[in-house]
Amino acid sequence: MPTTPHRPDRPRRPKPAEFELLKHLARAGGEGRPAAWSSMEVGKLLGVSQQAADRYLRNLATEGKISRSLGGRKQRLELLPAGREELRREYGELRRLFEGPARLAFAGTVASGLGEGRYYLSRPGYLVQFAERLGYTPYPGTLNLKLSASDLTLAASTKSWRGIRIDGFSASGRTFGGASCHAAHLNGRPAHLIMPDRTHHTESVEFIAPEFLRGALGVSDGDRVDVVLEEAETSA
Amino acid sequence: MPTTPHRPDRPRRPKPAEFELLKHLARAGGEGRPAAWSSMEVGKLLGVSQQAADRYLRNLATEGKISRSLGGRKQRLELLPAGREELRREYGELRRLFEGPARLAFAGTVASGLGEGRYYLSRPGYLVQFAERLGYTPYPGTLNLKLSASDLTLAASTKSWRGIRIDGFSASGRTFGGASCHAAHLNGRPAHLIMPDRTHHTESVEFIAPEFLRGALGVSDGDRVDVVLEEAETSA
DNA sequence: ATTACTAGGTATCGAGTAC
DNA sequence: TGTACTCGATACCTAGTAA
Repeated sequence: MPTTPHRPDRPRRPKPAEFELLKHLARAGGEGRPAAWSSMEVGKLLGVSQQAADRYLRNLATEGKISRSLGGRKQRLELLPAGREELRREYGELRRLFEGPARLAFAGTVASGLGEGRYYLSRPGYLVQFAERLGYTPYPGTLNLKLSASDLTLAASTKSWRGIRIDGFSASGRTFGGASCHAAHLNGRPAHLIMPDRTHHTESVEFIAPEFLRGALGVSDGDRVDVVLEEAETSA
Repeated sequence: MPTTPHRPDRPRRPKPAEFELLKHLARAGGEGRPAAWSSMEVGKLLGVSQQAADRYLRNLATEGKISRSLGGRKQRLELLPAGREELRREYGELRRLFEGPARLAFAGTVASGLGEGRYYLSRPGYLVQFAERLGYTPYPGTLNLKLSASDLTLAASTKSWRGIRIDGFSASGRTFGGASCHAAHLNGRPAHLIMPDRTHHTESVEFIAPEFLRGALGVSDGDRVDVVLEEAETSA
């Protein structure tokens, strides 16, 4: 029986050169503006041959980290969210290493959601995960806080935090997306910020807690709530 | 004539697994406190075999990025400055990507140094580098600014910046350490902050400029000077 | 128990070249 | 021009095992 060395099993860690390529794309293609580089140019950029560069490009494309349009003379290369996520994860890990867990503070005003929160929160696929990873079953409804543009950017930086993972799943013929939760204090009261993996281009953020937050905080639409977010310290 | 594929020439980019190992060591061995891991454990940590882990350890050790003492049952592993530098460089690059070039502002009070600055600045080994990389020959003396503890921490964060490298060298039987320079404005006047690779556990920072700074700024011991540091934008 | 060598396999490179 | 295939050579992995 032959030996079975090497198992290219798990998510495959990107090669240094591929990671480098992602960084180059992030620098060159600041959101929506694709770079126009031939595989030859990419090769020179990375210090590898045209063939290797081409292989990298194809691999990254099939992994959904970049998009390529091979139309004209030079292919258009664009960093996709999955690729940016790859960079952000590494960034978060290193930042945590050098700067320690981050803390964030801002304020928002209570807003009415579309009632979607209640529906999503009651899905069993989410409920079991909340119970297990947050340690409680959330009140079936989210508190919606509307944020200023700058505070929204601030909140978005939690994307590079580790967070508590809530995995997506499929049930009754449709898919429910994943999210990351972050420990939060709303006017000093413990809660969790929920950051869905797929952003809705919204101007507000949502929180869950074991209790009915509007009641516990004594707030209603338009009231101001102070938010403090703290990154989990777990490093492994 | 056989082909000559593969040239493992340049500084060798670290493998993902090796980089991961450096991160683990940075987390585990917070300065001076070595980790005690067998190659078997390291392998499990990285998801590779004991043999591969061992190879990584030996490579990193010969590159001076980690130190190993193979004394007892488990080897003691410690991250060396070169290894930390490796991590810091990657961190700086990613931070620049996500946050843009950093800017820093603080204030200090003029203090008298020990006259060492004048001695070091007059070493030819440094002078040629200053002339070439800073574009001027500094006035033979440094301006010493005493900082508060918090401002000192702030200034220390330039360690993750790119900076202008001044390399160490040996001359007349002793060694002179390297440093990184960062563009600065002192009360609006251009200068460079010098951050020696080897910290002196000092409570002040030093600046150089083409001109005699005390004179040009019209300051003397105890006067306050405002400092603005700006990270170089060069990304490649 | 460790670390580290050897053997034999896979992964991945660059050159040549088809398209 | 470009991208992407084949192929020979090398880098690198794991298993077995010596030290």
